[in-house]
Amino acid sequence: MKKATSLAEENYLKAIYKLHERNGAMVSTSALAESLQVNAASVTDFIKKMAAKKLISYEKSRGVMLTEKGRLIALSIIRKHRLWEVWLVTNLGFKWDEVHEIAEQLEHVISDELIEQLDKHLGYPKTDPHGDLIPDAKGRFIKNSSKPLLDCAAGDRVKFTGVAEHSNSFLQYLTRSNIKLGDELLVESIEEFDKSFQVKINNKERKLLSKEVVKNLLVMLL
Amino acid sequence: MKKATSLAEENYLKAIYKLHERNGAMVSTSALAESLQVNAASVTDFIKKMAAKKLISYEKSRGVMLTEKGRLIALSIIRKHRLWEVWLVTNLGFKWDEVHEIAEQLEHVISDELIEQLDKHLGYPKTDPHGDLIPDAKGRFIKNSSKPLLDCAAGDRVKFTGVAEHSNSFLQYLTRSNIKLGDELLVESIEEFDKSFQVKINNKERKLLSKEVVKNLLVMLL
DNA sequence: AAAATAAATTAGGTAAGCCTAATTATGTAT
DNA sequence: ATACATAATTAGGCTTACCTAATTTATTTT
Ligand SMILES: [Mn+2]
Ligand SMILES: [Mn+2]
Ligand SMILES: [Mn+2]
Ligand SMILES: [Mn+2]
Repeated sequence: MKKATSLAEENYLKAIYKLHERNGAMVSTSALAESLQVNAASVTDFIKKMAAKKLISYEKSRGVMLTEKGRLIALSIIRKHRLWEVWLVTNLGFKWDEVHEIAEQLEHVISDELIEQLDKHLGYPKTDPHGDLIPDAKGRFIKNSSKPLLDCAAGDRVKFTGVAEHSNSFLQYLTRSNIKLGDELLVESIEEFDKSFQVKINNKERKLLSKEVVKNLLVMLL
Repeated sequence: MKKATSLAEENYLKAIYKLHERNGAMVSTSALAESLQVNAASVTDFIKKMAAKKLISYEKSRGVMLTEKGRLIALSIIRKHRLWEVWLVTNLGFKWDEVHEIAEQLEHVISDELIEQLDKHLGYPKTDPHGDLIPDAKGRFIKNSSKPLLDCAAGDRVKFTGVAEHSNSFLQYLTRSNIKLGDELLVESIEEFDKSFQVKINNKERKLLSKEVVKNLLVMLL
């Protein structure tokens, strides 16, 4: 069982997948360089080699896209990352803002049996601790209908299902504000001037959330 | 938090530790080359760099020894390896002959909090699935008094506590023979000619074990 | 002790994955 | 259409961790 994909390749594939997911279309050299914290010249070099391996398609000076082969590898890394995050939170007692760095390492461990057993051990979770969907072993996941709370109207009753921003400072802000995944939010009013939202959480506490916050809270209508 | 020790350095340190443990004294270039499956010339190169970093002491043409610094790193890798093996067997349902390769990867994941939480989660195990001792966070472990079954005499009643040989074929032989860690073995007789042992397992089954087998079964007198 | 053998080192290279500096291509403003 | 700014690529290097072939050192055998 030899290693077909290097650590660097796995990280490039994952970065390309995520940049494509957020911005659509082709991924630019500079976006990749920024995301991977690597010099743009190094990226140009590397993507040429990846294109030769048919992991991505590359149009000179225009950017890259994942091939089906590359997309499946990216999804398997993302699957591993998210399953490990679930394990770290539910079995080892880590907080949702403490697991990403560790999962960044664990996601590269190679063993199909391991990841299958882990999935089973966790009870086949559909989402990770941040509400992100976990693809199945074949790279498929059920897209859900969550959207930013910002897009909701006064009077909407929704469930908090995920975050659009994964920074520790945002996750910690939510923890301090006692807003947890699965909470029910009622939009009581929206301030026209600054788009801040007055919400009621789980029919109990009232909270004022800034536009910056509601933009990054993903919710589903109840 | 930067990475002080590379993957290759970790593997060299672990190999040196294990070779020293088995053979005592200094570890030769060729022994390391064989153990790590790399060319001897590469080893010579690498150990010079490790010596410059004070991870080992190196006497040209005579061999290497771990410094205290290197020993502690080696022990921390071994600790991680064995804790992960315990987890794979007790939580994920792997067999004792299926965990080593996966643990070889997991042992390099860097996070003190992770390994302490894992240790806690597992209930602070003292031994791994092969009976090997798990060092504590400071690199200490309680040496036990196990010895090869070969060194026992007829009439001895012992407990099977570990294996001196970790190959999958030996582990699988024991599984097929229904001999498990913790089993009680009674030495009924020893054949003078070939040193084969007639043993009674858990006061039930009788088995004939070859010298090659009893040499590699570690036991404690009851 | 000399010769033969085995082990270790040195010398010179390679591939992966990065870098900086220089050059070229692309997109925007005038 | 030209000039300017930004993005991308090319050229030339570096480090890590390997390699093979040649040489030197250590250990055995005769
Ligand atoms: Mn994450
Ligand atoms: Mn996540
Ligand atoms: Mn092992
Ligand atoms: Mn073990």
